[in-house]
Amino acid sequence: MSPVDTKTQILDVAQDLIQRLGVNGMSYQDISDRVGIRKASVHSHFPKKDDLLLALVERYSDRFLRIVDSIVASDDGPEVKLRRYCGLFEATLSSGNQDKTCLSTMLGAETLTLSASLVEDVWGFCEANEQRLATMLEQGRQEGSFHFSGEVQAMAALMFETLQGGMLLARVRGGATGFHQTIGQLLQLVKG
Amino acid sequence: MSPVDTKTQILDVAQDLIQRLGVNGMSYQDISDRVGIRKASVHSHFPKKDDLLLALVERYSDRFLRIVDSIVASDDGPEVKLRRYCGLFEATLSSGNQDKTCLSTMLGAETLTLSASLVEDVWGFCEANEQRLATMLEQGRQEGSFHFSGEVQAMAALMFETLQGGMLLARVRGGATGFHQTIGQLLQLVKG
DNA sequence: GTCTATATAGAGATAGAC
DNA sequence: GTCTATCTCTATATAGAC
Repeated sequence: MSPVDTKTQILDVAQDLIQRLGVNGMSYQDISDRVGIRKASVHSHFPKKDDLLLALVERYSDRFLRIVDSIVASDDGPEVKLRRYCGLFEATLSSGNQDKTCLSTMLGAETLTLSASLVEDVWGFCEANEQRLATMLEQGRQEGSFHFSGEVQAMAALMFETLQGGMLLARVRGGATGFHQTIGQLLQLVKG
Repeated sequence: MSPVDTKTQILDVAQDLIQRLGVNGMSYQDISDRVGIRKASVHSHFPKKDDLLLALVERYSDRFLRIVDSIVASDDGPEVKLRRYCGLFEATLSSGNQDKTCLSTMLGAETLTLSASLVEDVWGFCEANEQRLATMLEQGRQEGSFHFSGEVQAMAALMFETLQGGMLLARVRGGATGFHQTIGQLLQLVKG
C-alpha cells in the first residue's frame, strides 16, 4: 500500500475536478490520467460514476461538518464562530488548483442530471449546514451580539445561500475579493 | 417563415435545457429532438456550440435587463421595486418546465468549462444586475425606507449572490418555499 | 435551410488475462 | 488491483445532395 492508497487518490482527484469543472465536465479518463492508472482501474474501485459521487459526497460532508462542529463547540464568541465558518468557504475557493466551489454548490447546479439518492445526500449536507448556522445565530442573539431581524432559521438559510452564490460569482469575476467583501457585509447584517 | 422561426425555436429550447440541465448536461441532439429538426440543421444556424451560447446569453441578458430597467424606472417605491426585482427570479424558477435557474447561475457553475468571451458576457450580466440593485438600494436609503448597514455596492452584490445561491438550493430542496422565505428575509434586512 | 451520411473523438462501462 | 482490449453510445462537427 502506497502512502496514499489508490482509492483515496481517486477520490481526491475526482473531488478537485468536480469542484472546478462539475460532474458533467469531468470524466473517468481525466481521473485516471491524473492518478496515473488506467480508466478500467478506476471502474474497479467505483464501478459506476454514481458510486464514486456518493462516496465523495459522504466523505466531503463528514469532513466538512466535523470541522464545522468543532467551530460550533469551541469557546469562541458567536461572531468569531461565524467568521471562522465563512472562512471555510473562502479557503475552499483558494485551495489547491484554485477556483473551487463548495461541492454542494456544483452538485446543486447539476441537480437535475444526478441520481435521486445523490441529490438527497447533497440536500442533507445543506440542511446540516443551515442547522449549524442557526445554532451560532441563536447563540449570538441570546448573548446580545446579534441583532438581525427575522427568524433565525430564515437567516441561517439566507447565509448559506449567499455563501453558495458568492462562490459561483467569485469564479465569474475571476477573483475572491468580492466574495470576501460579501462575507464582511453578511456579518455586518447579522450584527444589525 | 413559421409563426416562430427555427432560429428562435432553437434558442428557446436551448435556453430551457441549459437553465435546467446546464451546458454540459445538454446536447445538439436534445435540441433537435425537441424542435423537430435534424442535428445538422441546428449546426447550420449555430455552427459551434459556443456560437449558440453567446447568442443565448446576449438575448437573455438584453431581455432580462430590459425588464429590470423598466422596474427601476417605474414610479414604485424602492421596496416595491426590490420585491418586483426578486420576483423575476421566483418567476424563473417556476416557469415552463419548472426547476430553472437563472442562466447566469448555471453558466457561473460551469465557468471553468466555458470560453473566455462567454464568461465575460456572463460577468457583464452579473455586473449590470448589481448596478441596478445598487441604484434601487440607494434610492431607498435616500428616501429613508432602507436602513441596512454597510456600503450600497456591497449590499447589492450580496443580494445578487443570495438570489443566485437561493435558486440553486431551491432545486436541491425540491421546492420554491425556502427561496420565497429567503427573499422575505433579504427585504427585511434591507429595511433594517 | 434542411436533409442524409459520415468523420472523429470521447463518454461510461465490461470481459478476461496477468 | 491493474492491465489490454473492446463494446456501445453519444458528443461535436462537417460534406454535400436536394
